[in-house]
Amino acid sequence: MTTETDFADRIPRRIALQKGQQTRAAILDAALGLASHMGLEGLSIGALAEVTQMSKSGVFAHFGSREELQISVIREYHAKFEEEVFFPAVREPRGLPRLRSLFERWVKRVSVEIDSGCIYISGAVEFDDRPGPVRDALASMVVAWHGALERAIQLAVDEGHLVPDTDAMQMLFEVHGLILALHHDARFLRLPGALDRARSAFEHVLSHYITPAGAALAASPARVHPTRPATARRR
Amino acid sequence: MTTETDFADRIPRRIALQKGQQTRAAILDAALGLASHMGLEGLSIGALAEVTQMSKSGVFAHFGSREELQISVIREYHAKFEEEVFFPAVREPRGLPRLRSLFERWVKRVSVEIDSGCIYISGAVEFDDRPGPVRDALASMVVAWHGALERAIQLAVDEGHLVPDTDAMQMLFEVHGLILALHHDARFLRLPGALDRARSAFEHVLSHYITPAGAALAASPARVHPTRPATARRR
DNA sequence: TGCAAAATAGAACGATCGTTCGATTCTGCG
DNA sequence: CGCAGAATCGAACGATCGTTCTATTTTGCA
Repeated sequence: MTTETDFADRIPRRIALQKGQQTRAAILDAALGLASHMGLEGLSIGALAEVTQMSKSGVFAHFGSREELQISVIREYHAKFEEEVFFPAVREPRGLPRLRSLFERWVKRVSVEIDSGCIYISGAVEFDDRPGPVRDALASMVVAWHGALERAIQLAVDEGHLVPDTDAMQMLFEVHGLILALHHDARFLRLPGALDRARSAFEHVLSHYITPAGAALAASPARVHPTRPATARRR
Repeated sequence: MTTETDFADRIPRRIALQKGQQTRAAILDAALGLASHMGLEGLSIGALAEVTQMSKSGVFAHFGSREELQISVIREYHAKFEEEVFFPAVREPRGLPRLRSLFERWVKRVSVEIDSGCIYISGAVEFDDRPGPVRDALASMVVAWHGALERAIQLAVDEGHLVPDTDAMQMLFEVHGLILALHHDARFLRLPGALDRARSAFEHVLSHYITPAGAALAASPARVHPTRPATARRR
């Protein structure tokens, strides 16, 4: 997970943020909210100027082009996603607890938060037939996130919580589907029970891959360092 | 499944199609192709006029508004979807064979066909935060399709192919997720193995709900009228 | 064949889009 | 404080959008 480039421009260069970076951050924040509702393609500089109470050219000057704005929004979303989903989850002990935490935070991020439209999901649909730098930026972020999940799954295998012949990409496919279905049912159809459906569906998927050791772990999720059975070694 | 309204305007009124209906159909066909690539929001009357070699106003006159055009496209997609996915599948014997056929045709429709962008999926993302008649039309079609699937699942329960306490909506949620994941991986990420992943994921989901009778059925899918065990009765 | 009606074209509209440019205001350092 | 440079504004551009209106062409029936 390459966090250096993503965070570089968000950290004070020397002492404090110059005025420019400051308003740039404010614009990006507003843009993120707008893009969550209207999609990356629906994000217009005019609307953004209205929200931030600036002139169109004032907003424009910070990015140089609409494409660059969209890419910046994607990067901003990626950073927020890392902060709220990935980083807290990796503090959990590796294996099932971490995997569960990743899913649970992912679920919350997609369904219940304010401005919860997931740019990864809406962007994937908007740009699946539109090659270019925006698509590439979006795809690289999604691939990075999927890679992190795949690694978490593999770790759960190594920990003996999942069966040794677990196909991590296959399991990722199935779990990812649950998130997409949740996004669909909760945001588009506004079905009330979608969140619970996603959670129990996750348990269903898990039951395909879980070991007795992993299942025993679920009963006492508070254990910090679970006994590590010598079932599997790193592939 | 209300097919009457959808097909009414596609069937010759008296003897043959008037010129107007004919070009309207041609426009709709082109619009469907355009919307599959650019999305319903990306569908513009100007581009549509260029593709069909007509004037903007000539195209416009057939629908009266862009919204009405979008809704017509949705209805057209719905009709095509019924023709290619639903109707052939309901000819299969009820229960697992029909369910399998529904999924397999759905999968093909979403991933491998030309102009295969699924308007149900892209539209759901585009209009999840945009209330109005277009969203309503889209949602009603999706709900109708989900209802048909749910009924097919329930029939499989009644046939004894799935366990009696199967939660049809829950299973639908999980299967729907697979389609969405397939759409994502195949169209956005362009992953080559997505189709097989979806198929084996379907078997995984199935294994949660299937009965021995249903499993025995899978070995000989050619059987037209499987033995019907008296396990479950319509709820 | 002729004629009313349907179908299509063409031009123009106001609005909004992303973008450019020159002028103006503001900021932060010496 | 003063001044260079950054930041922001305001106006304008060409393009495209959906839509309206009025001609013109085409169609289908008596």
